[in-house]
Amino acid sequence: MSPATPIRPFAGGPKSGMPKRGYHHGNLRQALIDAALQLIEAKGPTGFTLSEAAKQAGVTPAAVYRHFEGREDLIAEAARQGYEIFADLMEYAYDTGQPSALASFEATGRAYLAFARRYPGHYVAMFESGISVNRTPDLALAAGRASGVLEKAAENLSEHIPPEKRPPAAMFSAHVWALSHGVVELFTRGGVGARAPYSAEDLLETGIGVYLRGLGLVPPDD
Amino acid sequence: MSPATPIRPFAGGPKSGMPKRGYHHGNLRQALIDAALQLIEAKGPTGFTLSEAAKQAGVTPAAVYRHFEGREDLIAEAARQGYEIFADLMEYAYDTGQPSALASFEATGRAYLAFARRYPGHYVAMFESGISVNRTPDLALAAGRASGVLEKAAENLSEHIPPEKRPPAAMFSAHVWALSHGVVELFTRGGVGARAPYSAEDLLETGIGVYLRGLGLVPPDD
DNA sequence: TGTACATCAGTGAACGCGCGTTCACTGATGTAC
DNA sequence: TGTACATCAGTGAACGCGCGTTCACTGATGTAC
Repeated sequence: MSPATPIRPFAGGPKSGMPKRGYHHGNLRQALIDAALQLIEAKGPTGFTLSEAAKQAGVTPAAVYRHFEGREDLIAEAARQGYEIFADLMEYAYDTGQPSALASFEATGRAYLAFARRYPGHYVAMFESGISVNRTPDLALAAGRASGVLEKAAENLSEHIPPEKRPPAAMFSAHVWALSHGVVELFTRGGVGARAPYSAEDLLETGIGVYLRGLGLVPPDD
Repeated sequence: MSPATPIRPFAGGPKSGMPKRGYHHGNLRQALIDAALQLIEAKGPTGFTLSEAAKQAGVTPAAVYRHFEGREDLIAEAARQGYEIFADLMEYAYDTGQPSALASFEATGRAYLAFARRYPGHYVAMFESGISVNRTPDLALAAGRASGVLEKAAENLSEHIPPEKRPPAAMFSAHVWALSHGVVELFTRGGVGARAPYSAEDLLETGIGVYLRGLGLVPPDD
């Protein structure tokens, strides 16, 4: 390769069967999303700017408009990808726990926190950016799939409670979702309660444990 | 009063014994805080701008610097006032429930949600603005007083659990705090879960109910 | 294989905007005598 | 009571900044013949 050869990924252009790459940059679209996620993680949804994301991807701000309608659209796509990963992770955790409804439920809860830890940029884009889940059908679909897993796990488990004292599964999963979200917001990422002597993982584990005992789903004397 | 008389609040100037008012505006400091709270509530901590708060208070942006070091300082003071109100409300609720530890605890939880509902601007400034609680001693003190009430209620209640199966009060209150915060974030203010068929109040009430049953603090068959 | 043309991803300059902050000032209010 | 002075809350103009967005363009890549 002579020194004058321009640097291009996959010289020769994209071949069918390979993921489609941009003509010039080589998949700028995803590079922009990745940059956005990194910036959102570092500076919050506030601090994120389209211009900086473009710069980080090695491109002029105007180039962004070849792939997104604007700043909001870029954040929304980052959130959508987050929901997809989120749903995948929880689905996998659910399957891991099967056929035990209890094991599936607990694994799903742990997956929630694990996702928030491992994909903080996605988490913030999803839950703290102010993007409405109903912004696009795509986004609503992905979000629906994610919450569907949690609801399935709850429904599944609630069948083990005698019908006359069984709370609705939707309430059930709302409780666990709220607890998980609260733990993430307050006890991870240097939040308000981060000085507490317990890890977020411990708090979620014990919190759900007490809750399930309250439902009569685990023995009272553990 | 002739038509030419300039409009001044409390014509004649402040008298001793009355709250000190600004010379020109009449308590601009608090007017700016109030404007900030209203803007934060309406547009989020992102959308809030110092210039707009000044405008809403009927004053030039530069005037803000007579009372605050800058934008962040203004938000921090709004948050501080929030923590004071928050602590007051929870303290009052706690006292209302006394001498029953259980009643005090439940009232405190309800007060948490009531505060978030009634003072959304303060709540956002406190928990979603990214302001560190350790920014100033004043702020840290106010925040400490608020969380102290919750911890006191938890400690109080935990004495009714047999020592060998009693969870640490700090863990206890962290669980309830996380659940409350999660319910506020997800199920009020048109959040992600706002389409759920339950009100935030119902969710918190039932969630804490199940949790307390899990601790053996309320009878299993209610 | 080679040539002419079409496509379109990314450029670079420009825009209008509102932001936070600074500064010398002004003029109403408070105070000393 | 009146006058001279001190204080200091708020003004208004100006600043540099980075933002999101637009536009005509360029030039690398892909395609038809």
